[in-house]
Amino acid sequence: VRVNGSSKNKPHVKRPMNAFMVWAQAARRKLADQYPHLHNAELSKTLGKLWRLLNEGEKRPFVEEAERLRVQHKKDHPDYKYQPRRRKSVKNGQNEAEDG
Amino acid sequence: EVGQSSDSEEEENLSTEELEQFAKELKHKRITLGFTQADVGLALGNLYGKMFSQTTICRFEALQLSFKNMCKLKPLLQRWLNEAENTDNPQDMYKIERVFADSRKRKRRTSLEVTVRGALESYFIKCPKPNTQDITQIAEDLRLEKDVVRVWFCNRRQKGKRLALPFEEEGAEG
DNA sequence: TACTTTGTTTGGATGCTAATGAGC
DNA sequence: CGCTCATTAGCATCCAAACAAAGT
Repeated sequence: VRVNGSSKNKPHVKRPMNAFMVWAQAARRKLADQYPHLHNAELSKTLGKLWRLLNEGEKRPFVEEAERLRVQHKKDHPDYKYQPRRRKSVKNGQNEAEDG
Repeated sequence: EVGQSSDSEEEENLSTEELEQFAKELKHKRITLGFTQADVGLALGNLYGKMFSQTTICRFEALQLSFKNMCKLKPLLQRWLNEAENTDNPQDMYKIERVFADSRKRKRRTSLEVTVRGALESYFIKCPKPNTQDITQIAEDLRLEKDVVRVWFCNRRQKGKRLALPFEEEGAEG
């Protein structure tokens, strides 16, 4: 993301964590503790599978926590607007006819 | 008034290659400067009082407009590009959008509800070419602007002809 | 920066058709 | 003013990218 390096520039507000991220943050620590040798990318795969095994009831507390974070985030940053920027020109979206 | 160059003429004799190159340049620089297609469309409203939708900017970049249309829009976008590149705070252009947001001239596109469309279709079946009085009546019944109804019938008739045209499409593919 | 996950939000692409303009 | 014909142009919608955490 390119933004002016001016002092006027905002320090970049991050997105609030969603339910999965909230849950994964703690779960990742435990998992990393048990398997210190594993790469985080591998842990992510496991976390993804574990997350899917959870019941809706088991997920609920994290969903609610994520909601709390969202509300708080909104209070902390009233003017925040998530603005993902394209990194490279969109070549093939749904149907793109590009002649080179 | 910047007036640093007198290149504000409308060049109609553009080549397809020039357009392609400009479209790519526009897209690349737009993204580099951190603007979206919607931003550009809005910004054109600031510069010319004529806004464009994200759709149109998208189609320009993808060269999906008619050649004539591309040539017409190019100078506008060229100027926007110059402005954007010469501005130290690109974010400023961002905010200006709201100031001149009303500078649209084209009528906002009406979205007819499904039920309303069905009703119009029914009227069309009965009478494809209603009078001015008929149109007025229909407009009242459906709570629509008279002009919207009038244009709808025009477009509807046009659609009918377009569908009736490809009659003899020889099966060349086999 | 990439790698890796899920969930959320946004940017961009597109079908259908509303709106506009020229010529009568 | 309104019609036809040709053309311009955008709403509504959907898909895919971006990005939150973490550490190498």
